[in-house]
Amino acid sequence: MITLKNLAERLNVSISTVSKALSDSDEISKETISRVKKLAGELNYQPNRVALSLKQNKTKTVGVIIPNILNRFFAMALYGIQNEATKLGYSIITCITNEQLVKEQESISLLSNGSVDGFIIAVSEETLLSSRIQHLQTLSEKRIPMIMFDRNLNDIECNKVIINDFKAAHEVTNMLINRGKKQIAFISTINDLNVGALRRIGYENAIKMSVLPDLNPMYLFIKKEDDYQGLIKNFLINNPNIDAIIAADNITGTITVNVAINMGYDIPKDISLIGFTDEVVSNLSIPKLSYIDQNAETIGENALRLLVNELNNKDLDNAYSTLKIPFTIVHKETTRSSI
Amino acid sequence: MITLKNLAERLNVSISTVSKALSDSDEISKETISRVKKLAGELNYQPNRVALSLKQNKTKTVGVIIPNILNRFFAMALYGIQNEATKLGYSIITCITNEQLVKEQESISLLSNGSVDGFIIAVSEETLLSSRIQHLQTLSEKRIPMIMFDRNLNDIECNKVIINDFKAAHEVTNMLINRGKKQIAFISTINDLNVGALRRIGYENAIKMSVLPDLNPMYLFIKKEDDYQGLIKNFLINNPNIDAIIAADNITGTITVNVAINMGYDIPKDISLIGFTDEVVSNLSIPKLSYIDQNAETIGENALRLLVNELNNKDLDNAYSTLKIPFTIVHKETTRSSI
DNA sequence: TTGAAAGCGCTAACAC
DNA sequence: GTGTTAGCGCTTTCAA
Repeated sequence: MITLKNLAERLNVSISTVSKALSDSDEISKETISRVKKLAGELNYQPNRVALSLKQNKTKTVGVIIPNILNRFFAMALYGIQNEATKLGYSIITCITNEQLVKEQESISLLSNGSVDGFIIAVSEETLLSSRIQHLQTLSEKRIPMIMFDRNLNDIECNKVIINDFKAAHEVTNMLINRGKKQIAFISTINDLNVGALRRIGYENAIKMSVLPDLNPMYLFIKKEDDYQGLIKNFLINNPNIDAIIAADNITGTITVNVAINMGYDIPKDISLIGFTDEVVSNLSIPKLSYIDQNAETIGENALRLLVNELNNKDLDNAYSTLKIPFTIVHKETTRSSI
Repeated sequence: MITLKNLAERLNVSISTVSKALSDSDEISKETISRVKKLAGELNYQPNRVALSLKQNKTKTVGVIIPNILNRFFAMALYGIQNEATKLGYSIITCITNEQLVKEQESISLLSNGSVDGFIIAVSEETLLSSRIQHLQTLSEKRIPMIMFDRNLNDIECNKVIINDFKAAHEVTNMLINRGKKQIAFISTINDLNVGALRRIGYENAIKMSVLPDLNPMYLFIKKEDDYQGLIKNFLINNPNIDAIIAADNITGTITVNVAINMGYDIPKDISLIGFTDEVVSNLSIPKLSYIDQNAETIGENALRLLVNELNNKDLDNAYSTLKIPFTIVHKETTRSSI
């Protein structure tokens, strides 16, 4: 790598002159500035990032901690974070915790050695379940800028970016009720997560608040290691009166369409379906699954933007807030409105 | 952050004494060592990463450039890279190029300012198609350690990690031939990529080398923006004699199962299917899709390991090599062997 | 208009 | 056994 020192030697000027010239200081003569810039351009000089970080005591790097990169929601959020970071001149160091508390603790500890200026975190499932949040509380106490997204811990004070999961589930449930559905079931593999619980409660709440007297909630909770197809099939067999299903996670909606079709159901005539997923997954079933788009990319962008904002105003003692990103209900083929 | 200077002041010793004590130098007395370590432990001292990087002229950070994080192959490879990096004490900075040449160039340029010690790259589709590889050649010429994986550029000299795509396609095609399939079709959305082409050629080659006289290749090439379901449906209608299909990419296998089922085919009795994908996607169709597992995580791990190896032996002038990671054929329900 | 010097946090050669 | 010093690449204050 070419350094200021190299340039200074070649030009027979001092290092500080070169430094000032490159930043268009008016202490330096026009002529020197152009000489310096010319050579810097020719040699493709780039200021050493590490030296700058040390000098300015900020790395312009953000630590991003996510539970699972195979989950499309987090993958898209990461993409949003990354894009926005590039725009604002930041780099990101990503750590994937694989839903494990230990890895989350290690990642944060690892990056707390001056590697990053702040964190964007979606906590792991194990963290949520165990409520062992000392590592996050420490960050908060040290006033290290941090944004939590999607999975929210009420006990941690920091800025947050989420979607209104309660409202989303509530809204689609109401929509199904308004379309005359009598037995709306709720399938979830993420009931342990707070987002999963919020979706369930939104669903429950809409059912209970309905003016129709005979509506009752009906659930199928699936564990990660279970046989999804088998459980869903049994569920449908045991509950032949189901006429609508809300899938709380990324993939059970698709699997449910496949299972129902395989069992001979006419979708959406017999059963309407909607999931929390995205366009690509929607195309993986026939008929195509309707879905609630969580706008993951937007969530990521906003998380990064909020963090950078916090970094730039570290001295100001602003109150923390929670940003709710709007969701979008996308009607494909499993909730045709004519039915 | 707590620094050596802080510790030194509190202990009334010099900075270098603290530094040496923390690294168990035998220049320092046992007693001093334990005093220093005690305080360092209490205050949770962590050596400043940035200062270390500057001093040692290496960042222990790797730049990872991948085309698309929503592609499960790259997501899993990234996970493998990340895991192995953590084990070896490295961090990774990830850049997602979204298959765009410009973003790839920018990412590399951005990280070439001393941010990383080396690169792991899967080049973008646009780079492959345009053959504009100056940015990679520059890295190579500057002797910046770099590993290419999955998508291979023959013109770039560096260490590479790939799977034997030719052999994988060749092998499954032969398997289908041996099972008596007469009309094996090949569906691909990635014919533009070299991995896609290798899979196609492996398929072609197996067909042509077959001792059976009446075998002929048959293709459906789909573009990203096309209507997958519609094209596949037409393809099946127009070619009613197809009795086996190889899908070259991640998702068309699943879509093909769904389309065929929807058209009334009995799978795998009427048509055997196999794709290049993974366990989770396999579960998204009924019957479950058989697949060629590319062992993406292993690819990632090996890429990282090779890179670190190269970094540690930068002085030695080793020849470049290409590591081929074994693939695994996983028989699920769409290639039942009894048929 | 230019240069010298200090300092960010750390290591290591050298001095005491 | 401990301390002083230089230097990694850079910015910035102060001196010339």
